[in-house]
Amino acid sequence: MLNQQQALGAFGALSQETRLHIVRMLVVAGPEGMAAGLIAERAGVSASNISFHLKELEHSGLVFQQRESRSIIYRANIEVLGDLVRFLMEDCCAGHPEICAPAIEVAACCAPAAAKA
Amino acid sequence: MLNQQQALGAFGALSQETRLHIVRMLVVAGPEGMAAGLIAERAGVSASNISFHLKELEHSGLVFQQRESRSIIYRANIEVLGDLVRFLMEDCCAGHPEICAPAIEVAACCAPAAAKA
DNA sequence: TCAATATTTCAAGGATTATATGAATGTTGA
DNA sequence: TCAACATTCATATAATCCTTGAAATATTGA
Repeated sequence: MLNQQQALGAFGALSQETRLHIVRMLVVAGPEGMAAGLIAERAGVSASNISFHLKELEHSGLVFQQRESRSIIYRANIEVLGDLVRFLMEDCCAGHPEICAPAIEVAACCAPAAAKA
Repeated sequence: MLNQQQALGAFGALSQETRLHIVRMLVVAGPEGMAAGLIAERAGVSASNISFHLKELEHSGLVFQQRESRSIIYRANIEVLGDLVRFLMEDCCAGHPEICAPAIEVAACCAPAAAKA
């Protein structure tokens, strides 16, 4: 679980164009992740700049890295992303979740299984 | 749906202690909402300061207001909160949602119905 | 209409924070 | 040892962001 300081850090990290773009790319990339160089290329920024932003994201827990040969692969931390959303939405609607229907679809974005069920 | 600029604004709004606190309180309050004065009292800040932060949140679309007699009632905009999460998580895991299991539980925070189903 | 309640607006001060750049450095593998 | 891939660091720029208090606005009841 996330405490308030961590949530504030995470939201702050997501409030910057390049970083939001990175996280969204890594969410799509999934477990394969992306090398720092590829991220920089796709984001259209310099190597040192992407490194700066990746460090910010890593510091906030939203992504993590792993060296693979010459490249450093970055991946989105799905657990933390989920925790962040829960931190924001917990105990919503004072125990009357039916009211939160619009938010329930949240899961549908990446969970056809849940949507079908 | 949300565009990138709106998402950046929303995440920025959420990256401040008082504002994050406000949104979380309003999520719990649900459709009843809370009067500005009560929000200020609970957050422990001045009237003019809460007004400043409420305006920021309203500007970002995360909350909306409605006058009710002498009070101005604020409510969380659940649709926008859902859109924000979808903006972040869409197309996750490159079409292999089973990998995103930890994020799927996101819905469970306020949707027993969805969790059961 | 006057006073009380509830909230917003405005001006101003103060502190610091965030981002981009380029050169230098570190690590890995051929 | 060289080339590829990334990070670190110093520097410069620019830009907010938040808080406060006084005054203004809107609503209601006496």
